[in-house]
Amino acid sequence: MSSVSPPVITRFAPSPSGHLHIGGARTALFCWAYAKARGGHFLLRLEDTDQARSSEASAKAILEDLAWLGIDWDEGPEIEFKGRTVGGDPRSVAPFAQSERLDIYNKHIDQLIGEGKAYYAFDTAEELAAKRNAAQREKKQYRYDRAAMQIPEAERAERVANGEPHVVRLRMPDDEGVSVKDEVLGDVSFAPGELDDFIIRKMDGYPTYHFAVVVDDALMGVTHVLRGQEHLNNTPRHVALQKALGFDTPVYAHMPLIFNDKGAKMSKRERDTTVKEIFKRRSVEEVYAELPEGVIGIEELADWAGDKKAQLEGETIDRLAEALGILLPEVSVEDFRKAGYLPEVITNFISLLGWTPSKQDGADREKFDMDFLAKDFDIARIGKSNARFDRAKLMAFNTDVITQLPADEFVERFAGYCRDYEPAIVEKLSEKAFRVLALAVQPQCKTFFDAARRCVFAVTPASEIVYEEKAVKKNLTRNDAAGLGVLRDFRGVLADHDDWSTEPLSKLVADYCEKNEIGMGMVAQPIRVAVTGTPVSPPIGETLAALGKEETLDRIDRCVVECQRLLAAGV
RNA sequence: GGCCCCAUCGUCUAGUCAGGUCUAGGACAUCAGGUUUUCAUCCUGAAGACCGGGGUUCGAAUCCCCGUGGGGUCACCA
Repeated sequence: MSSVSPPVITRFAPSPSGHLHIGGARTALFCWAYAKARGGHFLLRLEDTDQARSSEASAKAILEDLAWLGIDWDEGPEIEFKGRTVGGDPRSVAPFAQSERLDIYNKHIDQLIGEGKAYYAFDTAEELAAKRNAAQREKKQYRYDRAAMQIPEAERAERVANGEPHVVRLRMPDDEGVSVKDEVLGDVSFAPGELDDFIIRKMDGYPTYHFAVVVDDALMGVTHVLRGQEHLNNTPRHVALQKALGFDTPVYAHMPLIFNDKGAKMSKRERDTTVKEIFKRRSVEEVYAELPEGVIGIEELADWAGDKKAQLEGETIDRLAEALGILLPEVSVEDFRKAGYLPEVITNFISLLGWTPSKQDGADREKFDMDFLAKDFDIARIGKSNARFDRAKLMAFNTDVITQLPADEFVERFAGYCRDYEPAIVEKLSEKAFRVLALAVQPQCKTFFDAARRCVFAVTPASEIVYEEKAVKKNLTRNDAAGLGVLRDFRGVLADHDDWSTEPLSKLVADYCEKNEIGMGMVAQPIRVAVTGTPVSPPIGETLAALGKEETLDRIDRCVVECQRLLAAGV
């Protein structure tokens, strides 16, 4: 019994293809929290052994997504994010990108081959696919038939020496099952013969995921592997590899999956299929005709629409959905960020998917921050069953937090959001007007996106205001144009008023109502419709204050003209 | 289909390991009232679950078995 247990090292090892998936974010969060709770380190590694799919841009995006969420890694690639540096190599285990570790993998592979625990194989992908299909047709389980082992060893070595393309396979023991000890699920055993001689080095010379992950975890001193349950069936392979290489087996903890509302694993593909559903009702030509130039070519659109498995690039699918007015389900961290959620709410919410915090004085708790998570997280409280991602609950959490943000903080963070996603709002408004509007909108909004929507009226040019017919009728032209009468009368009051700040303006409306013995709605609504075109806006004082006197009067005049036009037309 | 995992309100879950205090608690959603110059909030209340069947036991949401249902995975992707 060792009295000194090694420090906990957890790791998150995304493959840099696309943005960070929300499920990946939760995995990272739990790894981070566990390391923190145990006084250890959280390490980040890039699994970029798929040359075709990996990209630098994606690696950068994923790192930023994590940093944005506040999931900082103690070890791994260094980046600057909002003035802080994340990453580093305090234990000298770099490099952290697998593509830079090829020599290391090859050294271990040579060792396995030398020991007869791995062997070269020359089957082509086509040959293997044919065998796999044949097995499937006969309803048999496909396993690699060790065809390569029929070739004399000396000949295999010679063919490799001659530069013939080949892979390397691990030779699985024939009569040993593998038992996996899992901290969440308990012991899981796999019978001998379940696993075949899987590939550990691809023809391009890169290791497969299974091999790289085992070597790196061992060499980087990873003690605890927390990952999604979809990896459970991979674990016996990894354990077999550890045995062959003489490595210790880390502690495994497989976490339940995150489901979408259809009850299947949440995936990036959902966004694709959501848009694709439109073709059940409409033809490719119809849809194409509706698209602005440059979104997608007709041929590409047709190919994609006609192929169930085809997937569009992330950017293209976003633009397509926007053009068609389709709301996409958020799947990646970037989606949620763009949708205006707070990072601290996202981490709070996803931590509740498959995990529960300890109780406080016997009571349940579900609102907490990263500091709490860093203290309270424990593998013992990870659940076993899959969790559905409920966006309504996320939205409710976000509403709670965003409406309670201190005023200055809200203004600053909302401005940051606008700079990234709604630049017109920060650019066209004065700092003062932005603040007035932002704070007016704060108690009403659920997300920054929602807040931004409530602000756009102020930066829409007066000439582009669209008057909602229903709202105009209800509040202005109906009942012998009573609302219009009030509006014209009140315009005179406004014209004589000079202090264009919130309080005096609200009071002006209130006093007018009292004097004329009418309800607030009778005055505020006609004005609201006049200056925004819609029956919804921030409280009337703030709405007018944000617009300024000149703009307010101009918009009222335009609306009066519009109403007269409608009345004359008998609408 | 083979293998593997899972199973408490519509959803996330507490309770399950150490069976009784559970006429099963909380949160989100829903519904009904109320507050509010619009929208959104906010307040009060209501309804709502132990997948089925066998065991074990004085006693089972909790332990065991079978069934059913759901999911994951079966690549030179990770």
